[in-house]
Amino acid sequence: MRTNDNDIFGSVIQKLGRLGELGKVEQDAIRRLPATIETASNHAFLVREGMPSGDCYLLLAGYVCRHKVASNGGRQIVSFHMAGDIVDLQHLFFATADHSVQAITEVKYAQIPSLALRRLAKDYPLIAEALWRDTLVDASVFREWVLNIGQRDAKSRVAHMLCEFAIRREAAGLGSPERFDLPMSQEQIGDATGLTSVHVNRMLRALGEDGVIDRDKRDVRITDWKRLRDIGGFDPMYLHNVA
Amino acid sequence: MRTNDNDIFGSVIQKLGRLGELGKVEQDAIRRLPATIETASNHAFLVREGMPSGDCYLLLAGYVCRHKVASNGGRQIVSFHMAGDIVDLQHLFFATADHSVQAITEVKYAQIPSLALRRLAKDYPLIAEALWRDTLVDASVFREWVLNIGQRDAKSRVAHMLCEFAIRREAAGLGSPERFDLPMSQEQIGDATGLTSVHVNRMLRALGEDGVIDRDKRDVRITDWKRLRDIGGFDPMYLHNVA
DNA sequence: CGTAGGTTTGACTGATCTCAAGTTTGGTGG
DNA sequence: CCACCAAACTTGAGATCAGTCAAACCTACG
Repeated sequence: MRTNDNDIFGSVIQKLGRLGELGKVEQDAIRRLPATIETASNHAFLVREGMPSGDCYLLLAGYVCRHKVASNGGRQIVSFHMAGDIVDLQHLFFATADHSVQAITEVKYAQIPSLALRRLAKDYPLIAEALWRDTLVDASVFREWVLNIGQRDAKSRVAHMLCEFAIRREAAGLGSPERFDLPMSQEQIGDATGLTSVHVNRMLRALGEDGVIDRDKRDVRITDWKRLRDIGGFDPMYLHNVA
Repeated sequence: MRTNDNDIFGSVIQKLGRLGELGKVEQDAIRRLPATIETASNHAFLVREGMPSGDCYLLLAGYVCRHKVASNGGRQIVSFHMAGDIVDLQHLFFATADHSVQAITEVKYAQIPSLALRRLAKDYPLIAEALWRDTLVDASVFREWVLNIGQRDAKSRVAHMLCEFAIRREAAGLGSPERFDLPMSQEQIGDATGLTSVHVNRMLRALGEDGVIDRDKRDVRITDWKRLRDIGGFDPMYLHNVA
């Protein structure tokens, strides 16, 4: 599938425009970026831990996760991303990727060489600021995940993860936060929350029995948003209004 | 205690010089930064979660941690910092702090208004790049901590934390990685690793019984570095050679 | 319509927490 | 300089949350 170039840059400009004030000059510069539209199927790697990473990706459709593997073989997902997110800015100034980026559904994305983005950032401070701010929000989410995994019990972790997903999904214009299809498997939720898939399943059931969600496989309906937020200890402040 | 201005900026220039190439022009610009030397006693807050944060801090002596509190009252430390580290760049573009910065020993630091740093970054792309890279390394460490807490058992978590501390300490020129005094209490290690202080104590004892560390209170000697690394699954790649 | 991946559930195990008490230590005031 | 006190460290016993292992079921896709 291929969209015309205006759509690509429209997406980038829209995304960065939410992160900082961009003038006409900056928008024109963005339009001159080299970018190609690509697709990848589920499970495809966009970036591999330990390898050089030379591109950034603006997700246009579908979902990806970022993850690292421990020496004992355990896999830790450190974030999920959806249409509108820029992925791999975290590696912009590094020679080697410290984590992988992998599709968890079919995805469509605009691929932009890191070098071109670095040059753009160097020449246009306002663009640099917007991109930088994006990476800082990313980092804030990592901190919240450290808290989530380190301090909350299993049910709260899963609840928090659902809250974050719902809110970010809505902010990205992907639909209502009250009902959605989860793109990730229970195993992936486990890898993201430091739990086993078996226990994730039990916690989802428990949330159902508590009457805060109604669920059939991956189709989730949040029936008591306030209580889900309470259970997950979810306060969207850490998303800094741009997730 | 007060050092002369050359010392302040010397530290900043040295730190940023390790993160990116700075020319004479950039170094002169840094010397024009408004900065004051301050001290704070143990437990003092430099930044409070939920409050506006208007300054960045270059640590000159002592240690601080950054932490968030969960709604259940649990406290999660998300990083430790030592002399040479720049703290609170993570809030550079945010109106509200999403985490606190607190001294865990007496500290001496250079305080620089965020606004001045933002202006400097805007005017000098090379400085922006160095600062940005610093925040990206920070984020990489957060990801590793997510992995540490999410995937490793208690003994590995503590071992990993010791490895990171030893390596960063050495990289900062604070002394040998084989022997050092831990600045943090076992409770703080617990808050950082998602364990209770009781269990941290047991794991430290276990590491002693394994013969990989030799320890008396906070005085730690690493007697088998390779095995400690193995137990902690520690690979310093995530520090990207600049910790 | 067979198969693989994902989901669901049960029984059992074990790592880590909780609670509790005792010990050590560093700082402070008399 | 010493005595006291609060904070930190240490250790034990019992409780519990989450993991492991195992099996059944479902369903989308080839």
